[in-house]
Amino acid sequence: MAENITSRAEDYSKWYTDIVLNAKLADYSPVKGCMIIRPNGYAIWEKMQAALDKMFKDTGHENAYFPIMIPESFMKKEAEHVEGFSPECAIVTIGGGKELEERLYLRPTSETIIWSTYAKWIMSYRDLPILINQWANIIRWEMRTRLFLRTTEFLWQEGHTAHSNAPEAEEEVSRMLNVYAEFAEKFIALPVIKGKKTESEKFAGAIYTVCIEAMMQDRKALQSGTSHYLGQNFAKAFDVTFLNQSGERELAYATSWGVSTRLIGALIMAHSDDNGLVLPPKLATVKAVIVPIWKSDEERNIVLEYCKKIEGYLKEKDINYKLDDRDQYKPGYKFSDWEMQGIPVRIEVGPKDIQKNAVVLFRRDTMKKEFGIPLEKTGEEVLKLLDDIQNNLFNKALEFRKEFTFFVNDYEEFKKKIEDPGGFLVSHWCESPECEEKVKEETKASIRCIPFDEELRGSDGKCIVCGKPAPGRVVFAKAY
RNA sequence: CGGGGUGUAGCGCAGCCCGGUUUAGCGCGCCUGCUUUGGGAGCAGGAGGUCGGAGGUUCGAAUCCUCUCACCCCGACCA
Repeated sequence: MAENITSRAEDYSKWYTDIVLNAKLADYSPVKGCMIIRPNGYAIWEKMQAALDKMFKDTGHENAYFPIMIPESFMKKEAEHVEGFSPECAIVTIGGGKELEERLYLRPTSETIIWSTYAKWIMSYRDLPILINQWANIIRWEMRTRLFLRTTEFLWQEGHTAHSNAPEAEEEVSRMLNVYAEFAEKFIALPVIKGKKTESEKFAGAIYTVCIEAMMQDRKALQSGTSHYLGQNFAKAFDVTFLNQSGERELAYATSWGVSTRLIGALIMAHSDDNGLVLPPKLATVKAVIVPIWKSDEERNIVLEYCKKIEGYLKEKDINYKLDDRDQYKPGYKFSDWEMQGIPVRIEVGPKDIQKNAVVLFRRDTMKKEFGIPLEKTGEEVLKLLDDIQNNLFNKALEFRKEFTFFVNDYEEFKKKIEDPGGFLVSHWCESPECEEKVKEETKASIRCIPFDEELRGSDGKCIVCGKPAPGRVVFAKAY
């Protein structure tokens, strides 16, 4: 058991923080609520960026960059938007030692600055669609912050598209939600539930919001990505009009969608254990670490020489690895060190293995060792393991979610279940804000989404709260 | 903003209640050397703090008083 990490059973919240700090993913900054993303953490983000960026490009999007400072007047143009975001904005009031004529908001999201720009770019239906994404940092002055899950400044990507008609825009909204779901499941090995947000949970300024929701190991929900249909709200606010084929002036239709470094938090909470971080191989920069074992200097030379062969087989398969030849640590120390950092596979090699012309493979997810792997098969066996780990993590997370997803029809049972064992409670809801609010107040569970999945949604029934007719089930859970 | 907690060496802490034998101590880490190395090594030597900040009480303050700052955890708000 790792000495520096609080167990999940003892204190889940502390466990999470311990993982982040001990795996060297992030550190606290001098400014409250901000975080320093360390190389280990940033490497995960770079992997996520690379995979997502490719998916965005494959769906026809281009990257651009808009400024971090937004004139106050822009922020105030869309009523719901201002109301939603104003309380959590940081505002620049002084520049060059002088009070500014107009205050500048540090972006909490970029709809306003982008749509004010689109007004200049969009004249004709021929200018549409515009499919732009940007990788950026965002400032939201949150009351309570947690490393990766909710920080004052965070990194994300935000897609902002403009379309000539509603169906096309709505198609974009669901296309990008699917991209997020695919990314979560394939790369983070995180099963997600796709669905629509309720009115009270939707994005400020949107017609509707769709999202992906995932279950963490403490059975709480984490919203992992959102895609918004903004209709003509922002086009109206920023006067973005175009002439359609019939020569009529029309307002453009908008979408926006984003995922953030919060996904790193999701990755941690979904897979890691009491020994430290567990990285899904597809998001691990270093896939394998070689730990050589020796007694004498003579042995050291022999083992390190043997390691070169191993390295050859890894390079052959294009596996990024690290050789831990540090002299000041014993093997045991190195084992736990790399386990803490979540490296998927460890290759152990000492005199005994060399005698057999073999290596020992260790997999991080199950903590199991396999002895006597023939040296020349190292590359292919590691590849196989990486694949297996990736699949295993996904399946484990999926089974866990199934185990703690309950179809509940009785409010008393609901109240009991949400406390113990917790999880996703799938129940009928009459769609009234009152019932939604009541559940929130009485149980602290919120409606995570109205699921698209038919098995979850089911058919009509009676609202779990008021008993009135309900069109289908929704997913309730306590959330981050 | 409400509740709780903490600021003493790079990290984790003790000392504070009952001011003075403390030149402020312990563990981890760090440096040097030797022995070690298949699950977080051992011994020896060494470097490193003025006790969050300001003011006050006192012959004397890490310790008592006042003010202040910061951070962490739990809630209300949120990706």
